[in-house]
Amino acid sequence: MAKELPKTYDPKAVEEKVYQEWLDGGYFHAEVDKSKKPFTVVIPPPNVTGQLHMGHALDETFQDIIIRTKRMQGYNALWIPGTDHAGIATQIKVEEDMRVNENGLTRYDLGREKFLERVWAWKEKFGDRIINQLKKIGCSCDWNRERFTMDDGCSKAVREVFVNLYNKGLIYQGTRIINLCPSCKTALSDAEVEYSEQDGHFWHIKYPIKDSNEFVEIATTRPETLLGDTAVAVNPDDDRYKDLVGKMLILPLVGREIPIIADEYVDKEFGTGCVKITPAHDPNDFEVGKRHGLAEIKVMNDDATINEYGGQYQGMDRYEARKAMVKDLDELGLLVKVEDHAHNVGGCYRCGTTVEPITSKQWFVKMKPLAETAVKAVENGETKFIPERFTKTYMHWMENVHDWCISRQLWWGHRIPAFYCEDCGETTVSKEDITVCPKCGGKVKQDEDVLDTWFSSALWPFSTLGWPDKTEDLEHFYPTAVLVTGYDIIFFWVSRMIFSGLEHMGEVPFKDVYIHGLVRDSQGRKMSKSLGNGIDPLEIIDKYGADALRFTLATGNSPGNDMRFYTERVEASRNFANKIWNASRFVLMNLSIEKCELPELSKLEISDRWILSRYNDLVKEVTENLDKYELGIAVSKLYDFIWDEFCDWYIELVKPRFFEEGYSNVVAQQVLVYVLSNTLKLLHPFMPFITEEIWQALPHEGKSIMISSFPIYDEKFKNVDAEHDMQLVMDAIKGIRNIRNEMNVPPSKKAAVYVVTEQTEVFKVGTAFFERLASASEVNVIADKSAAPGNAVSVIVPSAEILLPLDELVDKEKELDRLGKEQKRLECEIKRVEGKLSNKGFTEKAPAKVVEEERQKGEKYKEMLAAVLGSIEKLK
RNA sequence: GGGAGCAUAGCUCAGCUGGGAGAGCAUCUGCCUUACAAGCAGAGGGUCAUAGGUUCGAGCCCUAUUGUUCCCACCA
Repeated sequence: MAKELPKTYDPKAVEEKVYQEWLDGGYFHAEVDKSKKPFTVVIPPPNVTGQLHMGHALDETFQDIIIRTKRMQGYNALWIPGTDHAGIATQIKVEEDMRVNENGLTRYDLGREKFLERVWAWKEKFGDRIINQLKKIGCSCDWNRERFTMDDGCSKAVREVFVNLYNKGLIYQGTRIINLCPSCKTALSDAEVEYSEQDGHFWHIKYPIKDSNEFVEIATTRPETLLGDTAVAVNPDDDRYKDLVGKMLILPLVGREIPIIADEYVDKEFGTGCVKITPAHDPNDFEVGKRHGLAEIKVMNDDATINEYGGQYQGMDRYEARKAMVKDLDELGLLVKVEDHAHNVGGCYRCGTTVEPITSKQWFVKMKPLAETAVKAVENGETKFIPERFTKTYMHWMENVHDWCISRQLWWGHRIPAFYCEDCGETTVSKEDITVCPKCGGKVKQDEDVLDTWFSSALWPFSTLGWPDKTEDLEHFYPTAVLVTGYDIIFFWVSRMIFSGLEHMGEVPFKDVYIHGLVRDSQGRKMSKSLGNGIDPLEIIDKYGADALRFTLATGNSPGNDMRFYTERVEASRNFANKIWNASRFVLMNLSIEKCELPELSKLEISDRWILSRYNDLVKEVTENLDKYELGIAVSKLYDFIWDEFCDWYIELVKPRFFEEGYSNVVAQQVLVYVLSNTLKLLHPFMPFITEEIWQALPHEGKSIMISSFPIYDEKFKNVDAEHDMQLVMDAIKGIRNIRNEMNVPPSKKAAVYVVTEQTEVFKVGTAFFERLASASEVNVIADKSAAPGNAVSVIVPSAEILLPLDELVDKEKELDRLGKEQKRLECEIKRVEGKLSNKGFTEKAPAKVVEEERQKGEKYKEMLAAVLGSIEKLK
């Protein structure tokens, strides 16, 4: 077996096979098991027509690390996968596809029903793509439970929620200012508008005062909305305009008479102090209009062209109209000036088109009561954000949230279950489709609109478990344990899940929210299609393997912070995988044992006791880090242990035994296998494929590492003495290597080593180590320095002085110089320690342990200094 | 206008409850040593943004400043 392992790890030969074995074994599947504690994670459902990008890879990797750990720790671990129908995004995509590939065919040409057939066909075609990509990165989701936000169950949940909220008065229909995307031709919620600063203009326009030659001057950034003006407002305390309040103005270009009103909303200091009021096209003006009973004149259609209220401008696009109107105003002498003005402009989060605030009849969720309970739940700690600072972000949003516009003028989505009677005009909201008005028996027509995509995503943590039915799954697996997602969708999704869970389940949907940052490119820019700087995770997997990708994403990452991604990091990860692979090859090479078990502890050598103690520490630390979601710290500890301690030290320490006894040393084999296979278990959540492949090759019990039990800290392995003694030996070896390197002694030139020490028994145990690891030809551990050769290089290490008789290489001057430096360094250290110890504040207030440690350091340095001085003396 | 993050080695970043500054990559030196050259053994490199403060002790806590990134907000 062992000999068959190739010299470099080939992920391609392993990943697909291993994943299939997991699937065949059914290890991802979780049935309700009441004997175990549930641990549930729901995947943030990717867009059904989307492709896996690096952000998904990061998100999914974290979830998989968590769920795999919990599964191994004996929880009833369930990870529910699925996809989101992504209303606008998907519809746009299909429409675009038709436009490009079918001669500009539009959805209107097809009609609603036929168009939806197209979208479903599209969904069938591409829906599996992202799921297969998730499998490639190793996700251990329960694929039997894959869900879709528009499947029957989720749709049922959506209707149930809509009707419940409607009956409670928490969903209502009303005409209010909403954000219209003229390109997507739909209303958007506030959260779906992204503001960006753009260079615009301030147009100063004169509005003539009726029956006078005077004017008032207003300034606007959107002159085209003038068509819908129904007043001009000034501040009631503004002395400049006090006398004008109540007078009428003649609206330029339109000729309509509009009043000058006084309203606190106007800032005296800003602009001219006069504000045109367009209640139908500005949220503030809308409020002002309500206060003053002004008419709302909507001057635009749903595609932002000017409508019949726009007079001669009817039919023009809003920007065309703007141009034309500015020109006309100028010709009339009413345009005072045009200033440059940078201001925030809202854009559609899907297509980027500048949104148009406009009054429209839409469906809304009344947020206040829902937000109040959602705030309380987080305040009480029922749901915790990691890192904590996002609590504030969430709270601020919840406390200031406006009603949520949930209707969308799209076809792809959950159709709003409201039915309008053509006879009596009554609105009926119903869980079931109806054709007849329950009031008058007249014919009803269903609302044409669909719901915001996020309306169904908000229900995801319980709709996926069977709600509104009272299922066993729901009973057992809800609430979920942790939600893993990026900070960019806290408002869209996290907060809405929280109030939805509380409202419909009476309980928060998840206990923890683990928030991670964005994956950026090597220059720190957001990865985006338009920049073309995105790195395809699948290409990375293809080139370096899924484990390397996962390791890269987990390493050096702390909660909530963005990370940069570049291939050098993946190479380092790939190298690590290769390192593990080769260490395993060494272990497997001449393996004769057939069971993974340790000998009696008394049979262990010092290096065995050392590595077991270090391994045991690792178990404790990694477990603690994982519990605290410190995935980056956990994984770097694993890296250090495996590379430095296990590979660079322990394997090398074992070799003398193998070489002398022809690999038959059973104790060494047992320790190697034990530490390796248990370390693989610790690493498995991070690098599932390679750990499985190697674990299978090692002596093991059970069918798969992924369902084996996670290592547990065991006090019996803790061995302070072994750690201490081995440290002395390793320091000595490092000291010798160091000096040999400094003196350019090639490894091929072996030299005798004299270890002068009081702790002869400790160093005697390390004799073989010196030979192999420090190029020693012979090792003499002696207590009496006089027994050592005179002309030698000396290395002072803790608890020992090491003499290397390298006669021909010894340059007395250089040697004195080197020792002098060492003397100075030690004197410095001693001074520092003594300074500390003579400080009463320190000795009295610092913990006893810290003081004692300092004292010991002092002793050690003094001892070393004495040795250095002795050597100097001798040289002279 | 509010709020948050970040500022640590040439680069990218860790540093968990305050107890002598770390990793990867890059650079330099020497090694194909029977697991691994995707490797091994060494080396150099940091006033932890600045200024104060708390403390016996600060990269870490507090205050202010500078630079930078992001989020939120209806100033026309």
